[in-house]
Amino acid sequence: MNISIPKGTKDILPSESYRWQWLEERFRQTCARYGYREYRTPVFEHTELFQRGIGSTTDVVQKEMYTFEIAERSLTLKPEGTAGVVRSFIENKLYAGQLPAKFYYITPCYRYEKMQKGRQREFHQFGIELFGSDSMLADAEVIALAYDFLSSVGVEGFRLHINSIGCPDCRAEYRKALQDFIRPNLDKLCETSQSRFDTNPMRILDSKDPDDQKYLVGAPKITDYLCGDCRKAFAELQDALDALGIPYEVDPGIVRGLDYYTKTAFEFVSDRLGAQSTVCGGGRYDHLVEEIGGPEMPGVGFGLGIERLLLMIEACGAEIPAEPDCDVFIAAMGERAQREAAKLAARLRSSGVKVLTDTCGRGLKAQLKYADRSGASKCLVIGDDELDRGAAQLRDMKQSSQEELPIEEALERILKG
RNA sequence: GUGGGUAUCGUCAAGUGGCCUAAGACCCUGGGUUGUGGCUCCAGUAUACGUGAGUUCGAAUCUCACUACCCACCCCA
Repeated sequence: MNISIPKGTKDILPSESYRWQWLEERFRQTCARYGYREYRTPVFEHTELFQRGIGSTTDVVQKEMYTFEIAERSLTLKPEGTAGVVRSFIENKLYAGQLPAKFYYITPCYRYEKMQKGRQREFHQFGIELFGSDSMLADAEVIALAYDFLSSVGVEGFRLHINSIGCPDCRAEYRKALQDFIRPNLDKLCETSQSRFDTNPMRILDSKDPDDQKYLVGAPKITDYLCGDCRKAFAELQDALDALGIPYEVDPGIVRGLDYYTKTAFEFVSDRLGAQSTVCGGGRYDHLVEEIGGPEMPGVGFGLGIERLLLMIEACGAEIPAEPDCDVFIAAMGERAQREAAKLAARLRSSGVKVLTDTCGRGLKAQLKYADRSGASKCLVIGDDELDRGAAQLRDMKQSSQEELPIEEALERILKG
């Protein structure tokens, strides 16, 4: 047995796939109610798309992408969902259509990382994107949709954190101020923090190194450096969330690791998820479409980790309905009966009944046992004896009662439930 | 890349140097009067001590290495 599943991936077994289907259905319904339509893009794209979109200095692009060369092209498995949608949105000129344009997606994503609880190399995301609105009403709707969806699947113990990371203008100001603040102690920070000083000083604030944190106390906050526009926008977002009755906390610590974000950044975090506590992260990206070669076009969206959502559901004991059992099992004794059973099963199925039959040629006892484990509420037993009489035994598995009926009548009973 | 933990049948799990050619439970299969499940009883099945060295008269039990998995840092969904 050397052939095992690659590290960082997981099989979704039949025993759990129903939960996935249920969540997907829930997500689709929520999106539909907000007018978002499904977008399906390829699982791989030109590597350059991600380099330009996500940012070539980000960890994701620098060391986590599944990149391969084929026919002299460099391709990469999507590490997140937004870039592909943006690419296609531009390529198909959907920006020329009705705006705002609203999409959702359900997709696997790939990042070469060390495995951990809530973190895999192949993982799955629900996500939405809204293009063409620079109003905070859009940000509020995106957040509301996520909030709505999370609530609808019964999870609790999650909190919404919001922040504004400003536009390129105020970010530049802030960046300078931050560098000035850090510079005196730069040599005392940890290596990674030092390496980020020039490329992405804002991420230094994220450092978990306790020593680093000592030197970061009293560091300037982005919220103090927002330009008039961004400041106003952030206030508007909060007003909109207040109006919707969605609770949130302003958390200046949120710095999205993907470069394309501007202004709004938000996260839904859970306190029962362990280290990987972010179940949903998103924000505004006002220049991404342009960056990838499209027109000036603001956007806002989020990505939501399905595996993490499932962990969260499990952690707080939220119920996902059980997969429906089969309606009826047809047990057959003897060759003639077996053939008849198959025919009857086909008839019932064509009427939408979920029917199981024996496919092993096992004894009656074993067939009933199998029926029981399959959760069948009714069992139709036919043998050559019954066949001769044109009858069948209809057994109610719940009440252990049984009666002999003409076959047609038995079928009718089953159809009636 | 850096730490820590774990590794016994399909699954869970006893066992801490000789009674272990490894308990038990679950699962699975068959049976308890010729054709009736869930409970119960009986039986059956299995080349289970991660791999490789070492210590020892003797190792699942001790040592080392390796591997795999898990958890944490980092980063993120």
